[in-house]
Amino acid sequence: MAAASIKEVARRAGVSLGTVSNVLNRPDMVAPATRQRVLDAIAELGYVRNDSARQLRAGQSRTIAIVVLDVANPFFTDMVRGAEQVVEETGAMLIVCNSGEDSARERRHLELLEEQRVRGVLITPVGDGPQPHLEKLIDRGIPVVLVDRGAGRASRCSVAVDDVLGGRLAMDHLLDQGHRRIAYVGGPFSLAQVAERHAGAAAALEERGAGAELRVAATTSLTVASGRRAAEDLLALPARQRPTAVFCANDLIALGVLQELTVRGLRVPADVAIVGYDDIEFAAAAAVPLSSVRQPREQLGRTAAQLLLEEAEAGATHQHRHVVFQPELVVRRSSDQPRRPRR
Amino acid sequence: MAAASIKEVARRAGVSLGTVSNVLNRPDMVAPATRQRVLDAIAELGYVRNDSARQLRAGQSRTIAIVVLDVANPFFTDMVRGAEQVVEETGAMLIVCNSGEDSARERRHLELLEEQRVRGVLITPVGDGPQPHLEKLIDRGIPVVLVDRGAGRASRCSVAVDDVLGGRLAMDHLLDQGHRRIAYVGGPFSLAQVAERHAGAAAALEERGAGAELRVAATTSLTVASGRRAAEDLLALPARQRPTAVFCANDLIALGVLQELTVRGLRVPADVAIVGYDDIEFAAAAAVPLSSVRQPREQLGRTAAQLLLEEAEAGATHQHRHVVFQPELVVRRSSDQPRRPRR
DNA sequence: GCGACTGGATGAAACGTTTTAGGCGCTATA
DNA sequence: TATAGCGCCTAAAACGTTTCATCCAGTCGC
Repeated sequence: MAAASIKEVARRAGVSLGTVSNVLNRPDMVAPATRQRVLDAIAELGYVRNDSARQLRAGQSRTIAIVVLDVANPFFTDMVRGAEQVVEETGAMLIVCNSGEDSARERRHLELLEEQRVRGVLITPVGDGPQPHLEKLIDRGIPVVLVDRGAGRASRCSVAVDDVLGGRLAMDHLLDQGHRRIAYVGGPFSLAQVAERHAGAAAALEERGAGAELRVAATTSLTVASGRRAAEDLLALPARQRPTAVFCANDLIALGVLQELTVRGLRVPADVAIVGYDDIEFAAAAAVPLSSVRQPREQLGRTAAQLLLEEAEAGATHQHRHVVFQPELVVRRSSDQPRRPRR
Repeated sequence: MAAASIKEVARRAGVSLGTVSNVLNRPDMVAPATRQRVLDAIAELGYVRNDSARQLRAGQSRTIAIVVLDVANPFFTDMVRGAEQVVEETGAMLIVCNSGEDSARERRHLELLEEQRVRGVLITPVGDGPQPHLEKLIDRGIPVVLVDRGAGRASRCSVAVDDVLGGRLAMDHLLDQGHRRIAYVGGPFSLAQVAERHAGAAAALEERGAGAELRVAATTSLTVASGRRAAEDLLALPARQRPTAVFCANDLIALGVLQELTVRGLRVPADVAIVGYDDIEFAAAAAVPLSSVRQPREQLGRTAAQLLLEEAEAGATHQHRHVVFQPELVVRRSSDQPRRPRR
């Protein structure tokens, strides 16, 4: 059964093609009797509007895209749900793309989205450098909102959480607990989140961590598996160099570290304290409930979507805005054991 | 900057419009010199193909959709990643829609997807009854593959895991451990997964659980929060009626139950054993590592995508297939403590 | 009874592709 | 020298909408 077009509906209802379109789009411009005849014809034929044709004519689609670093990371899925709420209220559609922290895939997605003439793009970009493909989108007039990333760019809106502050909160807490050998586990550092959380931690240490040291254990991605590998590396250190606390760039890594340490017989927090980042739902349910830096995940998504819709609406008169949320440290058992400094 | 069209590229390169199209789609049909001129023009103008027009002409899009019950559930995101791998190899795009276990949202998504003339739909449907909107898609000639659901329908392919068997595995294990008062926590029962896992458990009990009873604690959704609420209810029972083991319809619920029990001072597995379902990554990292019925999550997605592509390719000659995977019980600490029956 | 409106419908143009039938200038064949 | 064949290109049609200018038949005010 080939899809019926507006033309056949028109023929069946005995009206012109334009009238059918009016029934669809401005129903009160057409006389009730006629309208009913058209609606009947639509029902009988099982007519479904062809969105490609509509878009072609309109020059724009009604979909908005969100490109995330990792669909399997609960932080992003919560963000997606926030964005979804807002987007769907407007009758538009949100399509979710996964870059998997891979720059080539990100580019490929953006190309496809551009071909689709999406109405706007929410994105947590992979790299932190210049972003030629994003610029291209913007040049084309497609609004882009940076999520969880890059406040301060003039050419686009952004929504972010103060990751430097988050890093500070975590580090201050660990220093308060008496830790002096601390590791930061995370990567790649090309992700600004990773770099800034580290920067915050380093700054806190610099300011008040007399005699404390921060070792970096870089990972290739922000996953549980990466966390486990990093923990292995830490365990390979001689015991007296081994950190007594670990601050992880996100909760997945923290969970990985926790798993590996536990399997290898170390106790958390007695032997090693752990602080994660994001406060995903699973952090509280972990083997040892995980301390974490909480971000307003859904709100991040909601706000981003609102900014985007606003920009798409306003067009040229739009003023780019940068919303920054404050993170908040949630202390749980994984770091809740003061340590008497003994060095 | 309005988007440049093929026409302007043609003018700039001094060729006809059809030639530009040929450069794009069958590059070797056009003389190298001309081709280069066209490519230059494309680069200079920053031309990007308009997918709506292309689709309109082709009558079909190059996107495939996957509609899941809950994007925030790691089970589904893993499935999505599997499907993604396969779909992207073909140069198509996978768009992810979230029904949130809400039938109205599911319907709305399917309508939009139909308007978009997607090439096919992978779906884990919300309800288990007749599915008029799915039928409508199929009538229209849009291939639909049921995922994690409904083997045996004649009009579509399906990929699933034997949930009845999964329920049996869990229940047999709990009976082996000596449990006699067992609860099944999950819902809504309109989800076939929920109903079948229960059916499997009930059947196992029927066959060999002399004197054992299975109490059902129904939830409204498959989330951590639902699990916590269900656990509260169980805790409200008089101690001697309280189950000594809980089989949960999925891991999120199991994690919720685990959390609530722990907070209320019960020990797992000593006081209550727990078995979950799905074996998501976080199950192993839980406060008490969670026993769970493992499903091949990514493979489910991959296989579904392959079936869909195959069907889209084959057209009318296609034979619907039903692939069923076997689940596997993974025993971890949450249920690993035999109990001497004392009733 | 006449012009000016008005509500309701029509017809055609336009959006940007892809595709198909054909045209043009060559070279190879007879 | 005519003819067929070939390589490369062009022109035009078609896909299904939406919109805009127009038209028609009543109705109202005078």
